[in-house]
Amino acid sequence: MRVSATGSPCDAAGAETTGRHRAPRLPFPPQSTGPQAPSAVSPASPQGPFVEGHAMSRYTPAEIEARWQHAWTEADLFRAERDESRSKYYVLEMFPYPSGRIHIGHVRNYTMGDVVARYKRATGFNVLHPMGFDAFGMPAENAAMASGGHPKTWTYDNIDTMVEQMKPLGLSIDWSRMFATCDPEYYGQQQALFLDFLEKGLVYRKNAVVNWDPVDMTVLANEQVEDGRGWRSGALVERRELTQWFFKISDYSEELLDALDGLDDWPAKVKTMQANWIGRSRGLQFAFSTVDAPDGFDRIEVYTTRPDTLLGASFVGISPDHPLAKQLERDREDVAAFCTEARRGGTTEEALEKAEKLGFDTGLTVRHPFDTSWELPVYIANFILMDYGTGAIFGCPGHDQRDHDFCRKYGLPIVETFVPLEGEIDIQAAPFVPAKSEKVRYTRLIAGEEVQTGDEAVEAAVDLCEQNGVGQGVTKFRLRDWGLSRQRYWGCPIPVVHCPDCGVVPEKKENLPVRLPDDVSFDVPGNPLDRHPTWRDVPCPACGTAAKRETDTMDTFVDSSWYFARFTAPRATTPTVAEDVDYWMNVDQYIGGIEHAILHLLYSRFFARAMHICGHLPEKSKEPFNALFTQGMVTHAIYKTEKDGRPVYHYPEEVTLKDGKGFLVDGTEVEIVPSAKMSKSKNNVVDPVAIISQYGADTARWFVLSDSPPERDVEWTASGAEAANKHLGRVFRIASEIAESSDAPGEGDTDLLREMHKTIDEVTKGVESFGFNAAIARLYAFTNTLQRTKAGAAARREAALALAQLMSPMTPHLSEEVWKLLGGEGFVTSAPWPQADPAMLIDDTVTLPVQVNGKRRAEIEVPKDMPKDEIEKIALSQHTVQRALDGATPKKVIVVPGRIVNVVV
RNA sequence: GCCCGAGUGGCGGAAUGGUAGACGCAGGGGAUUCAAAAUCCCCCGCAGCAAUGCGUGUGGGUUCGAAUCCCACCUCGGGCACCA
Repeated sequence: MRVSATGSPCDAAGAETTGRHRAPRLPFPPQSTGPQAPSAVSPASPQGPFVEGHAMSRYTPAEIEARWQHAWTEADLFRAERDESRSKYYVLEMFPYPSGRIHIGHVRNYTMGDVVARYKRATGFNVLHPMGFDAFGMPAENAAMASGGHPKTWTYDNIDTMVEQMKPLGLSIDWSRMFATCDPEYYGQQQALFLDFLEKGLVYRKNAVVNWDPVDMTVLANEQVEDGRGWRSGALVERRELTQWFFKISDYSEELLDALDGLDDWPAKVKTMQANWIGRSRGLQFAFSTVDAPDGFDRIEVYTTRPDTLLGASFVGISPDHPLAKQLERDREDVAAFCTEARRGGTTEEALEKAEKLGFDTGLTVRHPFDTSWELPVYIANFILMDYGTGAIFGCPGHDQRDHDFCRKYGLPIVETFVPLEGEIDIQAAPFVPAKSEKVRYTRLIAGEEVQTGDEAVEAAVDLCEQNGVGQGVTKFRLRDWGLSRQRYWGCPIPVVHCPDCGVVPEKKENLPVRLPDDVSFDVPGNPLDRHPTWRDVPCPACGTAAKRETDTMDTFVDSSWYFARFTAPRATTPTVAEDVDYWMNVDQYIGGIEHAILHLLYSRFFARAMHICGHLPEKSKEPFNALFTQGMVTHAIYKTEKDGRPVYHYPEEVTLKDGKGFLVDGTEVEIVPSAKMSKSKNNVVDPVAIISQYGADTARWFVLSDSPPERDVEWTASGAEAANKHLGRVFRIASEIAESSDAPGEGDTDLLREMHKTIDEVTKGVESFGFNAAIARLYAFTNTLQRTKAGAAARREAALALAQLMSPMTPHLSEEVWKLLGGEGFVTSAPWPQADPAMLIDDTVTLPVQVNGKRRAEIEVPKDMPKDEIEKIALSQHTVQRALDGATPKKVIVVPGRIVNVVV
């Protein structure tokens, strides 16, 4: 039994330890009737008259859904227990941030995961499908600042609300495993991991730049910097250095890059993005010797990926944070003024790239390594980051846009070192920047052939430089170490103490968790932990001297980098338990937004390796996610009018649509902006709770899966939801009719069953490949067939049972109801997935289109194994083909068996 | 600015080298009904009476054949290391 002093979300989520779940709270009154109890809505009621029977068998999702959810909970169907005798399947959706209300995007994300979970359960796997909350982070502090509450109260209240909103969806989640990352039981284990990493040398401290608001005297997140100014104070933001904690992810650059090749079930685009992010480059590191520079600066180390363009160098640039710049800054006011100016603005790469490129001529020069009489000026430039390479570059304006702009601006010479094999270029007008794999002609050649590719020339230049002692070929990575320090309250405290005698001392593991203090206030900007004496001032764990706790907390990416492992043993008193991670890991299917393609997934891959080194994960879990699926967003039109030149946004329910135009109640026409990202400020957020109470969870689930391919954004439309609801009603009606019909024989039983097997085949393939929209289209078509068929009752019943099963991952409540109506055994949720009979999938004849020069002119139906020459004869004999030929003799006839015939003239 | 995607009827989309528009929405017509709701049936890319022609963001290319592959461009979306 967990003891929580904080009102853990798990208590609110019905995670009782007795094995019984509380009945879910629903927007409609739950029924106490179990599935076995006679239902009040049974169409097979003895009264029997058709009219009354139909009236009573109307599709009533509110009643059906509450009843089945209750039944599943009673039967405890979704609890995951380790069972070595069965194959496991771990499906996980990226856990939500507790923003306050669930979003239709969440519904889509969790429904997809639920389809996979329910399908895998039906195919015999022991499924783990958990849910939790990514609960630390800035919004809770912002809310506290805005309305005076406490981040903890705000967060746990939100979690309660969201769980209450999620439960009516009927997700097959093991709620007993739920946790929030702000539970001390969770973050305490995270602190244990931190200490283990520290011991293994995976954590260290160094200086790094942050966004500093000089008015509020506080560190700002990137999103709190708008156009280079602090969001609250409006002050110009500065880049300031602080000592911060880092994870040594860069030690794993090469491994994280190379291991991408093994991730066969990850989207190629995600792997490409990660590969580019890690950014392996081959280049030359060398030094320019300086002329008349201050003492100790007789060399400037430079790294370049284009040593082949060394003879096109025009200047040397150094970062404003380069030691030489800092040295010059001390003595020279003009340098200090420039550096201060250059440190203005945010820290993002985007801000740096978009900012005006500024340089300052230091007056110093360096000698060119290949011609010591050639001197290059040294500039301090605002676009050079100390974190990259050596913090110094040489500029080659002939083959780099940024350097070209810079040289034009400061009147520096521009020369080319290579030219295209064909055609003219004007190097003064624009730089020549071909792909490195392209062959070019070198005019100022360092090494290699006159005509060679950039890649070849780089290698040749590196070799030559190495031979002449000019520098060394090095492989570098773009990936920087992961800075995890945050100067904020609502995060996991970093469990170390700063002692005046011992330095940095790790907290003892038996003292974990280092809990966040509750008595804090947010009326002053900055980190309340910094000004909390009783929490901050502690004796050193090593020597007992008066010392201070680290007041930085951890980046929330740390929280989300191992939660998937914690779900395998969520209440353990160690971060993980060997038997549980051995059995449940890896995540077989991970599902989430493409916006997490790089950071979250890369950090998790690093964390898995680090946890493995510390013995918390097995070798096989170094890559923790076997398969990844990235789903699109749910969008909705924005309805906009203008008042006094300002946009006014209207809620969808205020707008009446007519002929593609929207109108307010008073008749004003509104502007419709289609497919916009849902955003509270634009009033276009669709509330799933309203949809569920209007149409039921199955309708919401069916709709978010239909129409759009899951990886693409989907537009929420009210008519779409209505259509989904109508369809489910139709399925229910058809099933009711079949349940009532007498056992009379009919016609076309085989045709119906053939269709059934094809549907089983296609829906199964669709579900397995995330082709949910295509699977649903097939189910629509099969429903049409079932409605129109004249087949006998037994065949129709068999087909309807299959339909219920095939729909059950998407619409589990309706499927249970139909299953029971037709006399299916037990829960459809627990029934084994239907198998398609291969013999029923093959047709005897095929329809072939006949083209003449690629244009379709006829269609022929032939036996499926007819020889090519016979097909050719039939095709040519078609009168439309003859007419298209117009007397010409075919040059060639292409017959692709089972596909097409193309006559070429 | 850099990296990664996506663009197909009025709308969401299907087809990943082989009949473009499956399935659904909206729209039109009809049946049922005293009437309506609900339900059922039919039509539905554009132009044309038709034959036929045109048509998958734009412009080129490869191929017997391209929405699909290649090149260039345009537009929209995601990420850019302190939003999660």
